[in-house]
Amino acid sequence: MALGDLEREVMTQLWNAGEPLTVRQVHERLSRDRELAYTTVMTVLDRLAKKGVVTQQRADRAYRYAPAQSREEMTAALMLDALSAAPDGVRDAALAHFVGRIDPSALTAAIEAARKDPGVKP
Amino acid sequence: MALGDLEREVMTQLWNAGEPLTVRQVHERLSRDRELAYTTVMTVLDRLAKKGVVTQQRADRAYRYAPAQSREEMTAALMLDALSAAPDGVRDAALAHFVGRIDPSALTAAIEAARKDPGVKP
DNA sequence: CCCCTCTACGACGTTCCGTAGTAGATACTA
DNA sequence: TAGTATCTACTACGGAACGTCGTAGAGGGG
Repeated sequence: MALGDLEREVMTQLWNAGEPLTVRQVHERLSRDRELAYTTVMTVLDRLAKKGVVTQQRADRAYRYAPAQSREEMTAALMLDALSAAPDGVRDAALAHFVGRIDPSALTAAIEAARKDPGVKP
Repeated sequence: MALGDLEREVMTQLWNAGEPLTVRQVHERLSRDRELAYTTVMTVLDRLAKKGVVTQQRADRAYRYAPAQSREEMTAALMLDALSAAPDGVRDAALAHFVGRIDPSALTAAIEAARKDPGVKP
């Protein structure tokens, strides 16, 4: 699911917060950098919820919004999407191109980490 | 560079052809599955050229269109884009998630292939 | 001279996204 | 209880991307 610029900024706030935030809280955090109407943030969070990338839970009067996935998971899912867009015969070569372009030590570290942590299961 | 559905179909034809194609040729190939105006294909190829994902060379009266990158390269680039959209601290974890989700044997094969072929140079 | 083939350019409808306003419900407060 | 603050719900609008074509015009072939 591709996100727009503002949507990405909002997600960043939610990820950084580490806990569910209200519209007001997101709005406050974004307002440190830019000027933005409260309802704009509300609309964006609502759209993100409809896309399924954030979840909303009611608490008191207000909704609290939390990312549906961690940033790592979403990033990995996007990479997977890009890879699986290629037809079968191309995937192996594409993967080879990919690993050829990333830092080898980062790759081995990632393999090690993935081996130790028994994988994600979505 | 994200492509639309029809743009992707056109690219698939160009990649499959293995040689530069004219608008007419692309139109013919697409017309096997769907009905589409000649000018529609022309517009799409033109937009792809303006985006830089295909190149156009004149031959006789007509342009011939060829992909600017192989399908593997473009796929790998898209994966790279997804990865680098994450901030520094998250990339390693995202990479670990990614490798945790692909077939390990495909990964080792890709590493092997990338090691043998001294990388791509974009 | 007429027709066929191409490109160039413009156009229209849809969808997505950034941006926001208004209405209505609820809750706090004087 | 009436007024004010807080939230959500719904609507809207402009711009960009894309799918989809049509028309105009240039140039070659009969």
